[in-house]
Amino acid sequence: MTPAARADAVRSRERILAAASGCDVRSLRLNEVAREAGVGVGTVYRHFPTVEALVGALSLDTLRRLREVAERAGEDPDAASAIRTFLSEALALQLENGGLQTVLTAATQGNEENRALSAEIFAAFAGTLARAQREGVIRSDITVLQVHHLVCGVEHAVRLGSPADRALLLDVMLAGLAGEPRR
Amino acid sequence: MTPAARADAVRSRERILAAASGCDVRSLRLNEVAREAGVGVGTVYRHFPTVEALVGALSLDTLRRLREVAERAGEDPDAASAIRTFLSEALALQLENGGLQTVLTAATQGNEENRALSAEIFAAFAGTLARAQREGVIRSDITVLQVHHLVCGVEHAVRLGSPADRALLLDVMLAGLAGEPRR
Amino acid sequence: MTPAARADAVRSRERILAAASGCDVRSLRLNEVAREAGVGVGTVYRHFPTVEALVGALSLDTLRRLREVAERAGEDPDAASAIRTFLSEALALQLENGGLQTVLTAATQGNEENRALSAEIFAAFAGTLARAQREGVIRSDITVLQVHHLVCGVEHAVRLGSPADRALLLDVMLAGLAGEPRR
Amino acid sequence: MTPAARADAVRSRERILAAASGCDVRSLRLNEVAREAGVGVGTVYRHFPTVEALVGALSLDTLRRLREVAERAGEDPDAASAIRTFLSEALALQLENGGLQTVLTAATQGNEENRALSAEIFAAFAGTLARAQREGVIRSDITVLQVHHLVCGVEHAVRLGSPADRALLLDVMLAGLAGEPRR
DNA sequence: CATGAATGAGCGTTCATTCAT
DNA sequence: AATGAATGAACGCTCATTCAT
Repeated sequence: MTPAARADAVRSRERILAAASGCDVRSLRLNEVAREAGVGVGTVYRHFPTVEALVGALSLDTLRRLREVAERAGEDPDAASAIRTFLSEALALQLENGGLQTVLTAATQGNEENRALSAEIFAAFAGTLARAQREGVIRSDITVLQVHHLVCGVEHAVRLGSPADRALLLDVMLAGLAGEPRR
Repeated sequence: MTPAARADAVRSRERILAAASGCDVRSLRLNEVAREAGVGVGTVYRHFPTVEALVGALSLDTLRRLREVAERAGEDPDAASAIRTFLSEALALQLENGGLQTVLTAATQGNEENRALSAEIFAAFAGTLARAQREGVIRSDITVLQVHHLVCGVEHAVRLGSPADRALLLDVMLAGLAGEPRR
Repeated sequence: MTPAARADAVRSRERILAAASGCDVRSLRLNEVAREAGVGVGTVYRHFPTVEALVGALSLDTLRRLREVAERAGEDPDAASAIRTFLSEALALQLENGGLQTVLTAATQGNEENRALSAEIFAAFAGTLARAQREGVIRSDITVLQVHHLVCGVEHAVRLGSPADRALLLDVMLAGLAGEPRR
Repeated sequence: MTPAARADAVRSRERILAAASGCDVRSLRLNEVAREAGVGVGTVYRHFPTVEALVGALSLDTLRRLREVAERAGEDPDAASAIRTFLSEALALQLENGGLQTVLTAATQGNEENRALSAEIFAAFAGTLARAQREGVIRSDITVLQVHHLVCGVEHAVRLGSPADRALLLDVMLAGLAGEPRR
């Protein structure tokens, strides 16, 4: 109950998160995280009973930022620019945090807070996308989920190449989404 | 070394390949392949010292088909249609054969034949792409490698969703590649 | 060392004992006891350095009751009834308190008080048994320790079946002990 | 398929069984067995996928012998001697093989063969016991299962003391089972 | 060549015990 | 004296790889 006792715990937690964020999120091995963090295995389990809990914690902050972005985009009167801003930021954040893709894609799993955040992000973006589609600046034959998958695809493409490809590949995606499909 | 022994070896090889192609290429367990093939583990290792070798062998046929496609596309006088055909086919083949992405992306590894085929495919497509870019039907600021990565990205996106998304997501990519970048 | 601190310590001790007596004595997990007692693990270790110490403390009360029984049996002029009463009570108490068997059997270990109580119990019962054997109501070829082991055996048998078996199995044992061995 | 290949496997199997029978059957740890047997963990798992499989295998031979005993007892025209022989042998075998108690008691689990053997043993003994009870040489108020539990209890008692106690404690049990209960 | 038994590194997980606060 | 976070040994189990037959 003393804040002093917590100091150590907080430090452990942060070392673990730091170590974990250095690993490939898709193959987190809790023993390895413990080793890297210079911490006992048990400590990792105390803080994060499952891999999902750890991945979730790793993504919490990023999810908050993405929600922020999604909400600000919702307030942008220019629908095209709103879409551009959001997708650009989403891509950047996903590249920064390799676990975000999983967390967003499997949005029904994970802890309460992550699910809530994911839901808010999707909801906000759904609104923006619908608006853009009504205004004809985004092709009307695509769903929110498909756009999300596309962003994940571009993330994948950037990872196959170099970070420097990001702007170009994003631009291709945006151009492909713009306007109506050619018949 | 008798002909009989050889026949046996060939038969083993084929059983292994048949068994492996039934598995998800991205999580090949050699023991399981052996069991499915009705063959000892050692036999699998004799034929394919590494997982990559097996994946490579599994992709040989697909690579040949892709080369065929690339060459035919090279002969299509309509550059736009050539690009469209090739990328569509490449995507379809990659979705069909989950190992193809790796084989093409890590084209400098693998066995002689795979490397040669990959090189031919890339060379043929490079020609077609350059022509399309000269004619202004594909944006000029993108490289062969980046397009390859994009295809892999779309493959990834389709896998996240459903096979039914393929046509749409491909179309987005093609639309995004078309013409010149907006200023 | 203030009286207040002492009061707290006593309270902790009692909460721990209460929690532990609710668990199966043969699979005590100190962490769990601590949790159930609403007390830190460290506190449990302070009061009871080893599991044995805790089991011993848990048995103290039962041991006192068993000593009482042994002494009263010693005063029963009817040797057969004395034996019957004592063994019946001993069995009942052992079934009630799963740790008692260990405490009695390993009577040379444990804390001062437990050892003293065990010694008194064995001494009192030894007197009663000798008397019964002199009077010919209990076979003369069996020792106190063997009888103790038999009681533990019957306890084991009852645990394998149901509590309802207790009377019958006790009766078998008593009948088996009665009189002289058949030649 | 070659007998040669099996030679090693048989040797491993036997080393494992030997090592395991040296351990306390009620706390078999497969890693430890492997260590003791001088064999890789995987080898233990190949031969015995579960602890139960190992315990079962350990008891197979003993079970067969016990069935033999039960059947021969069934053919003994003297019911009292039949009971005496069977229980004496059962006790001896259970002392020899610490896992037998578990295997017999949890007779519905385990592999096919063990269950079949246990069933045969219980069936044969049930016949003998009923006969003895009809003839009035064994008290009529006890069931096969209760007798089995008693044998386990005596096994427990002997283990608490020394092997030398076996004959005496068995005799107490037999005397206790004899005739009719005193009213 | 083929076989599949053997190996052992290594992951996930638990839990008794210690020790900084 | 109390706390509970931290520790790490050890177990269950899997699987890629080797090697005796």
